[in-house]
Amino acid sequence: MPELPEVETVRRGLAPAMEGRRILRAETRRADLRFPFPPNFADRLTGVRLAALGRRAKYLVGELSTGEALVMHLGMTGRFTITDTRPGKFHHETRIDPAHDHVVFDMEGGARITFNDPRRFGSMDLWPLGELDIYPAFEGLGPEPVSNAFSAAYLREAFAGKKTPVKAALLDQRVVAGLGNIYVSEALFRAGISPRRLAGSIRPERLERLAAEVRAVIDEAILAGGSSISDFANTDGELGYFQHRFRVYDREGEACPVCERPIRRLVQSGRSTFYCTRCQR
DNA sequence: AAGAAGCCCTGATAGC
DNA sequence: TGCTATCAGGGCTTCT
Repeated sequence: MPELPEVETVRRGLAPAMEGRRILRAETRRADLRFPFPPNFADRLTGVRLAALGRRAKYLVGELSTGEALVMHLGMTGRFTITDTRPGKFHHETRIDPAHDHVVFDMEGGARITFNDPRRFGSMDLWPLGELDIYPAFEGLGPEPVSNAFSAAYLREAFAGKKTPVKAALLDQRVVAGLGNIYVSEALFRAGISPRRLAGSIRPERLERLAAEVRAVIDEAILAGGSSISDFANTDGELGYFQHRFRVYDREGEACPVCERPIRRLVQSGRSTFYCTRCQR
């Protein structure tokens, strides 16, 4: 379930194997993921140097020496694993079904990077580096939650007049880029705000707390991910290090960590929301 | 025009 | 034990 912190963790895991190195070989094992690969995808990557691996919202963005950007999304189940193809190197056993290995990059330096995605909600695309601001998926994206642009003042403006529940508003990537179902539930709990409250009705001082808690939960999750980078790079791409710290997400019926009332689940916009009826108003 | 619902896809799990 | 139904959710499309 990759949200921003997971994608950032993946980025940090891939960077040492990819940055500054050429893609010696690129292979696609089917014609599409969520969308078709762009024309001549593998050819356009072969022999190309990847100068830097960045991130925008939940997208990874590789800056290529050809002037193109390699834009990748993990979808729901996308995973990258790194194996060492050099002779004599140990190859870790993966528990990932190789039937869903859809893309392979052999990097200069000996790293093989394999993208596995059973549900194929992920995507890979190429786009001119200088025109990323008009890349369709990036147009209209809100600020990163861990940036100076994201603040209570910003939320006040973004929420003004909004009649949608705050849960839905925070999931809207045009409002803030990179939050998903899990961290929205967590941030609302930490901020003491009911997920049902209409976005436009929240008082400025409570938005102050909300902005701070969104930032805090993302920061903490990235930090927790950071500690598992070596595991990611060397073994099997296991993520989920942060899940033990969820206070409400997927804890329906369990005791609220603050007041011990049962955590409730409700469905908003077709998605589960977990919250405490006492602590969140 | 904003907001909500439908859809894509497969694997894990619950329920019979 | 083995089948079927349900759920997971990011983001695009379609409906109200």
